[in-house]
Amino acid sequence: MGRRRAFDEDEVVRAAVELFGGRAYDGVSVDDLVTHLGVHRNSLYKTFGSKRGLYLVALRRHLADDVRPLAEALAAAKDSATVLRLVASADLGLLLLAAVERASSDEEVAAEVSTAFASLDQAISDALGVSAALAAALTAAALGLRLRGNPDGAGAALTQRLDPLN
Amino acid sequence: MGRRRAFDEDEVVRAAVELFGGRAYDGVSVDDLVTHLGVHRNSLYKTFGSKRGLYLVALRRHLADDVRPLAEALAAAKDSATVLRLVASADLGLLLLAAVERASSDEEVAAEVSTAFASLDQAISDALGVSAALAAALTAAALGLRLRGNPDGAGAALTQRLDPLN
DNA sequence: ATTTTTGAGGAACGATTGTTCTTGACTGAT
DNA sequence: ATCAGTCAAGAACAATCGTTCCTCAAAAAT
Repeated sequence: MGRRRAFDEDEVVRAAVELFGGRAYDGVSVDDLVTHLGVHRNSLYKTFGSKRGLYLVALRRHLADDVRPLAEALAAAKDSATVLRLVASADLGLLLLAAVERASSDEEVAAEVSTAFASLDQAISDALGVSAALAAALTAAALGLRLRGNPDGAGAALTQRLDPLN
Repeated sequence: MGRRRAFDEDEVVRAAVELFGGRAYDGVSVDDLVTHLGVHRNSLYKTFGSKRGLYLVALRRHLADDVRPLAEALAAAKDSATVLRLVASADLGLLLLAAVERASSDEEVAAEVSTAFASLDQAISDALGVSAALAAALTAAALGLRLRGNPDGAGAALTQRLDPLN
């Protein structure tokens, strides 16, 4: 009943993840989304309700597609070097941006970000057998390194002091 | 020659640091600035040229007022615990936000952020006598902790593994 | 006292923001 | 073949964006 969609919703959401992961929420206009996602304004609003609605869907997809696999990979980590390497090589642009610039003014975003961090902490804590506090510190350190663009040798210098952890 | 200003430029810039340090650049409108800074639009543009001009002045003031004192305090640090405590207690909202959401699209901002990080690295490296790489890692870790809102015990858990550094 | 310079005040600019409306084409069901 | 429901296309919405203009008051310089 009715006409079929001419766009792939999954592709659209993935493209939105890329856009929102590259610049601030207010820096991405609906025009940008329409242009880069290849979806008409009307369809966008029909499907996602609003710009914020699309953002939330994109954020959740980012967590499902990028953060959860990272957590699963972390579960097999044996040392902090592996942890930092895995986090550093993961695509976490949207999560980082959401944490810094959206969480403070959108509590739904804040909740998603918080549980995402918690899942990373848990994975690290389980994998390395360390306290929750140290796991949170490792997540924080890895995010900080990512934020700074992974300066040469910084990760190695840190893990050299940290391993072995037991 | 001419009428005197009715506003204190320093106060205005400090207030701008607070505003820009609290939410994203595009989230702060000129109307917001006019309202919270107590300066008329006209004077704002006469004095700073543009919104971006005011932002750059605010960023540089933030670096001079908040980041440089932090670097000086770090110079007296004897262990990584002190480093993390100092960085965690410093007001670095604007620097963090600038690094995450402005540096990628404004190379002048990127340059300021880069030298600011470098000065912190240098201070830590000098104070603790560690390599530049490890100093960068410590700065990154401290920023990551700040980003996560300093989870209970995370800083302590990290420094417990790091100190002594020599 | 007059001139000249500058800031304050506020309206207004065009452009862009997020969102909605109208129209028509397409397609599955009757 | 007709109907009903969904989508695409694009114009258009009010609101807000950053910015500028015009006018007048204030104060330093002549």
